[in-house]
Amino acid sequence: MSLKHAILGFLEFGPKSGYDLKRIFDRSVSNFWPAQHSQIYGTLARLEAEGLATMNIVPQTGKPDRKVYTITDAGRRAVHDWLLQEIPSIAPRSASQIQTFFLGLLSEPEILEVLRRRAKCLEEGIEELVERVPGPDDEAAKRSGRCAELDFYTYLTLDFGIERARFVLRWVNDLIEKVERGDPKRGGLAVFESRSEETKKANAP
Amino acid sequence: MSLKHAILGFLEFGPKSGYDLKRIFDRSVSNFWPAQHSQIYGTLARLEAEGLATMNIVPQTGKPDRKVYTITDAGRRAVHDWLLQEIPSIAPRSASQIQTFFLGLLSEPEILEVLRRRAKCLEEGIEELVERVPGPDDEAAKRSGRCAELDFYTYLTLDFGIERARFVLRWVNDLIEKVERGDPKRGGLAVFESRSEETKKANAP
DNA sequence: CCGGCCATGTAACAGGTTACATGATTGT
DNA sequence: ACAATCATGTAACCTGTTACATGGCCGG
Repeated sequence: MSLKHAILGFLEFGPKSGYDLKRIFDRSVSNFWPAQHSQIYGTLARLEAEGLATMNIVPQTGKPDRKVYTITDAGRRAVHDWLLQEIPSIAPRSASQIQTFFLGLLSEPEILEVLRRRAKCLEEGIEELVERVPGPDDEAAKRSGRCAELDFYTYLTLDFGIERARFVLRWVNDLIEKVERGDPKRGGLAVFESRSEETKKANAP
Repeated sequence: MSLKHAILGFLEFGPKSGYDLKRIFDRSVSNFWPAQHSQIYGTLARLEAEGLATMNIVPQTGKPDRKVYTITDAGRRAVHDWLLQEIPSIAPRSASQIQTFFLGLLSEPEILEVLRRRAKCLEEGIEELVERVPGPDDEAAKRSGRCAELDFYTYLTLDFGIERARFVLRWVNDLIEKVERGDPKRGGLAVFESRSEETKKANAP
């Protein structure tokens, strides 16, 4: 239920419309919590129904009306409770890990191809992330509508993303070296034991 | 679509039933790709419908019949294609990161409470993971139905899980120190600019 | 004239979680 | 007597993705 709480988190800084929120998500947390506008609008309606936010329509001339949402006390309590919640720091699902697990089914050149591509993607990703961190006196960032002085926790999450990507890149490069040295001795996966005889026979030869 | 391919990956090592697969998932990849039996059975039916596996019923005495699935050539091709696919190495969503982003809404003691709890969870998680890695001559593991000689890529994913958790733990501990030193200067999130006047006013004071 | 910004939504679909449901056998 | 193992499924639900839909205004 993180989208709900992230929206409430942003509403703590002032009333916003769905459109506002979409832009804010894209400019701040889209890195580790992307959100489509379709989802935002739906969630906002639910927040209002649950009494965590109130809505009022702001008519505009020449532009469509805005529906501006304001957080309520109940909403503030909900954010607070969520922030104190224990959330696992490691995601339970990793598509690249499950791919890695089965890499042994490929030939060595194919494995190296996959891993080198991975490394390249990571390098590019890191570059992109680094570009988003404005220096202490970043005029370009100021002009482009971004901001030179980042909030401590905003900077933190950006930094974490970069350092984590670097960590993964190091690991992938180590793995490439291992594969190049011929470390992976091919052998069946060892997860298949203590099964009925028919299946054992089917797995063995 | 990773569950589908993970199942096919396991089927490459021999025909298996849904029940078999559930146990295999729990003992091997549940760490980074958990699967419920409800999902496995459904997916198996779909694999058959798509011609990626064939099913035959194995009657048993005293036990329910087994539906044993065998991978087809089309299935093998599907796994192969999937393994060559480019999969992002960093998950796009991280619940703990989005929580971190809003930590500034809490008081300092609360922030430290959250972070220290996180560190504790990570330490416990690391211990659990380490216990699962059998040493080179691990009799206990052999007796308990696990296996002492791990396949290269099986070991790899386990190792990655541990190293990544250690990396995150180090990062959390660094953050705790920063917070204790009083580094986080409180200031509004800086993501709210270039907005219509009404909203600006609402955010500013 | 066309594309982009403003601003809102709906609907279909895919993937995963939780709970409900059945029923025989085996071990404590 | 009770719980666990074996073995299969269904159904409701939640979250997120993708595509479809509308419509005025402004700049190149």
